[in-house]
Order: sequence, then structure tokens, then C-alpha cells
Amino acid sequence: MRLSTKGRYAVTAMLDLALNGVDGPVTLAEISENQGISLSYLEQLFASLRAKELVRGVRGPGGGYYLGRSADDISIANIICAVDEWVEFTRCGGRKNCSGGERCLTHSLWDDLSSEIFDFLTKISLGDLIRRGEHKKADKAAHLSVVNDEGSRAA
Amino acid sequence: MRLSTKGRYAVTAMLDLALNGVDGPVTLAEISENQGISLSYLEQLFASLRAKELVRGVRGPGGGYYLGRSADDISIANIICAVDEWVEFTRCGGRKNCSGGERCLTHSLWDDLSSEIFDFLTKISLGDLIRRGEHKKADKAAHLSVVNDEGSRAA
DNA sequence: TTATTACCAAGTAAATTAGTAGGAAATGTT
DNA sequence: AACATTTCCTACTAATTTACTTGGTAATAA
Repeated sequence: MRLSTKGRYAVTAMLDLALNGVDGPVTLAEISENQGISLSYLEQLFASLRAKELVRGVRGPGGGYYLGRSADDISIANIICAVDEWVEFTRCGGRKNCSGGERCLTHSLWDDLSSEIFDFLTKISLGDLIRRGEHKKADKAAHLSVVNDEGSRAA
Repeated sequence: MRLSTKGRYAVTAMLDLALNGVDGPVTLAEISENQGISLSYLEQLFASLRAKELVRGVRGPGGGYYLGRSADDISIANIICAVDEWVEFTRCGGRKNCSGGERCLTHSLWDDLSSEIFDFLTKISLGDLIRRGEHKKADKAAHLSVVNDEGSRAA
């Protein structure tokens, strides 16, 4: 698992798309404006996202992007994997007596950790993030306070 | 939260240190040999780890590194933060009507996700990883073992 | 027909990663 | 005291990745 700024850009853009794409497609120009990401970089990111069918593009005036499927069916891991090019970390394949030997122990430990993080991010969907945001928004709008529900954490 | 190969190197090295440092300090040369990380790069990483007091160096012959504190008191997040230089992602500080406005919503959502991942990695200690590895080792010892050695690969 | 949008490819500047080189400062051993 | 070993420190560099730029082509609604 890899978690870089590139992945964040992608998650942020997808979140923007999910939030603003409820009625009609969202253009990359809008997302670029909203999130301060260059248009061309977004194009690169969306090329990857489109390849994994996480988004669907519509050309021409009034066009833009839709989510490729329901926000509840798109996990954060999906998004990050689409743009971040899964990097194999254990380079023991070619190294002397790595398999079986002790020196690979740390590698397999890291692999376990890595897939645990992956599982974690797999369980969080775009839909989850949106609902979490709606709670926040509602709280703010109603000027309520003390509703301390499970997901939201004060910072 | 950031999770790069640099962080992995650090976690792997710390794991190596924790595993091999039970009786006496471990030299960076050993870790370099074990993990296939260049000595100088390890020196850089350990400079950061030392600054956060996650390791303690002993100079001279027979010297090397100890863990700065108990393996149970060192979280994966500690390690990654030490070497990875926490990057503030939300760049809204200077951007027009970002605070309060809708355009910051995705940012705060990402922040929540980010700190959730951070919490997750905070709850996993080096000690946890080691214990997990010991279980694996026991399994393996009973089996022993397919030597999966493929000869040449460019170093 | 035209403007608008996705889509595509090549190149580049900036940042980060990973490694080199050449030391100096401690410290145990001889 | 001399020496080898090791951390510690600085500066440089190659490779890679990130983020952006430029200059298009293709589809499509108006």
C-alpha cells in the first residue's frame, strides 16, 4: 500500500466529483478550480481512474465526469490503487537466502502490515466519507453541539 | 499521513533492529546487509529516528544502535512520522473563501480520513509486529521449507 | 459551424528518494 | 599511544516521481 500526495489528490477529486455530481456531470475545470489542482494533472489522474472504471467521461458541451458506480461501491483503496501503481516492496526475490531465512521476516511482517492498511482503506467508501461530511454540515447548520456520533471525531 | 517507500524502509529497519538487538547493539552495516538498504541512506533515516529518540546510537567498536524505548512503546506511526516529514495537505490557508465555504469540505473530509489512518497506525507497535512474526516463525519451523532461490537479478 | 468538453502525447520543472563520497568524533582494543 | 570500528555529519548526485505545460485530436450539444 502506498499513500502519497498523488493518492490524496485523487481521493479529493473523487470526493469533489461525488459531492457536486448529483445532478449532471462535473467538469475537470470545476474540480481544478475547486481543489486547486492543475487541469492537466487532473486529466492524468482521471485517465487512470477511467481505466479502472471508477469514473465515466462525457464529451462535448455540458459534458464532464460521473462516478463510474455508486459512491458506496468505491473504496478509498480503489481510488489510491488506480492512480498509485501498486509497488511491490519486498525485493527479496533475487536476494541471497532470503526466502526461509531470517532476513525475510521483517519483509513478511511489513507485507502483513501493508495489507492490513489496505483492508482498512477498502472498508471506507466514498459514500461513507460523504455521509460523515453531511453530519458535520448538519451540525454546523443547526448550530448544534453535543451530538457525538460514532464516526465524527473532533480535532 | 504519508506512507511512502521511505517510511517502509524505516519500519523495516526498525523491525530488524528490534529483532536483532535483543543482546547488544546492531550496526547499520548489519541492517544494510540484512535489508539491502545502502549504509548512507540508513544513516540519513537513523538521523531522523535518533532526533525523535526512537533509537539510541553507541559509537566505537562493538557499538551500533539500540531502540530508544521498548518496542511496545514505538508505534508504526511514530516511525513513519519521524522520517516522512508530516506534510500538510490542505492548502486552503491562503485560498479564497475556502474556510467555511463548500470548497473546503473535501479537504476536511480528507483530513478526517488522514487522521483515522494515523490513529490506526498509532495502535500498532513494533512489539505487536514482532509477536505476530513469532507466530509465523513457529509455523514455519514446523514445516521447513521450500528454498525458493532464483539466481540472477540486477542489483 | 462553433464552442465546449473529454481525451491523448510529449516534454519539463520541481521535489523526493536513494545512494556516493569524504570526512570528523567517539570509543573499545591492542 | 596507535588503531580499528562505529556513529555522526555535510555536500553532492543520479534516479524517480510529482505536478504541471503545451499543443494538439475527437466527440457532441447548441
